[in-house]
Amino acid sequence: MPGSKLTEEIRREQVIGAAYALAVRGGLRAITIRDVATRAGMSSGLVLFHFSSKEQLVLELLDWVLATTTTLRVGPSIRANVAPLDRLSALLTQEVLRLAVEPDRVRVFFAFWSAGLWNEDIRERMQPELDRYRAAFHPIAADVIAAEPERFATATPDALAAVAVSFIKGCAVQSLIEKTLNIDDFLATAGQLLRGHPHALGLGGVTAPATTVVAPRTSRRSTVAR
Amino acid sequence: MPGSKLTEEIRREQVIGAAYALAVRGGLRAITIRDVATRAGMSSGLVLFHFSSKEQLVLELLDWVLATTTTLRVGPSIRANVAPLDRLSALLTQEVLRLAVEPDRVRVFFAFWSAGLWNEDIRERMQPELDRYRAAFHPIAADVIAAEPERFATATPDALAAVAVSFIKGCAVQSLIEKTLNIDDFLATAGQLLRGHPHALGLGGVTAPATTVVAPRTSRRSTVAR
DNA sequence: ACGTATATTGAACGTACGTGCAATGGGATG
DNA sequence: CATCCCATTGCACGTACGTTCAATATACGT
Repeated sequence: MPGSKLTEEIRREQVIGAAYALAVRGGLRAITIRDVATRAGMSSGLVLFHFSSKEQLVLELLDWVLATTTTLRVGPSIRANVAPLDRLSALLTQEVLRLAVEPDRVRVFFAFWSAGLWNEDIRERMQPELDRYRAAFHPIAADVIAAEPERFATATPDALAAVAVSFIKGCAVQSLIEKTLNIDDFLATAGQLLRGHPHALGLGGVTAPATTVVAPRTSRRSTVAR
Repeated sequence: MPGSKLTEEIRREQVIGAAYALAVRGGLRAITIRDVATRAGMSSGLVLFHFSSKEQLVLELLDWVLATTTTLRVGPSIRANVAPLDRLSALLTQEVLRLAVEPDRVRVFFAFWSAGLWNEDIRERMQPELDRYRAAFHPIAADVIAAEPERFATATPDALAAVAVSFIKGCAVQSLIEKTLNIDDFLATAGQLLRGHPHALGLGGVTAPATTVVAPRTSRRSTVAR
């Protein structure tokens, strides 16, 4: 007794949504055709009718997760900072806070990342996205290096971007397991590390105080004020 | 037709070694009782005779991996650096290079880390080890903060240690998938970031980098230097 | 109203896995 | 040499999973 027919797009969204919900609750291991079908409110056969195989379903879920996780948005509140260091610091703050707000999505993302260590299909889909994410830091990284040529004598924009991404990923990796991590202190320390010696920046540039670190979207006073 | 008898210790080492080899090749998913038995040169029943269940076997493999991965060793070549920043920089360099030298072990470590996101038993075993690893950075972090009180106005040793660990983990996460990452440039940039001012002494030297890793028992730890 | 295409169902098949267990044989003990 | 302990074997059971497929209901064209 088949149920009512629906468009393919709706069915695919239902399946992806159910698979994501299962992955959030139990990781990629919890994604089974039967459980996906039950949660999506359809039969197991219908799942494989719209997705040719389970592997294909998982890969399309990965595409969906990547599209909403590894895209770096450099908004006007970031560009508003005049000093390059402030822009980079604000960007790091935005990304770290974003990861803290969406722990479920980050967990699933790292589940795919771990699976990609041995699954070539997953790795091939993640690598260009990660490269794009890192490359999005290039402009600001280049500005930071250009602003302090003596300090960053041998640094390249690519290396500085890699360091920035390392901070973000490392913070995510830690915060997902170690609940004791204080993200506010973490960000404050990273910002002081980034700015370097306070007196060394004396020439020319008006180094803005720490309060110019801009948090994304919501009121920045409440998130940074201490 | 049973084979020759061996001591329990030898059997357990054979099983753990086989399980580790399988995990290196195919992740935790590749650890099956049958494959472990085949690779260890024994029957499947014997594996469960020495390890009460597969879960127990995986947990003991985790203990073995943790004992050889998350142990921070602050050797004399690190302490030789007089400036606190040089000590921290040398320590970061040592750890990043160590991860680069042992990609297999790091891969398996992150496979467990990912599994720990949903498996409480794994998480409970990893968390204290990660806390210990981070705490091992405390003394040097405190020295760094004390050396530049103006720069690190609100920073705490715990937060700076967390940033240092983030740096290491983030580098590991990136280098495991993105083969294009240049670790030398990465370390150089991070060192310049860490120092803040352009008083170049070169990179904080590790005269004997990547010291031999000896598996210590978890009961004995000489890493906490004060 | 009829027929065709197709979305949908649920059972069935093969496989892989963890685990239990009776049988077996080697080695220590007397 | 006889006896007992237990390490060791490999088969069998139950389960869970991905996938296939014939049957069936639904939507749409004519």
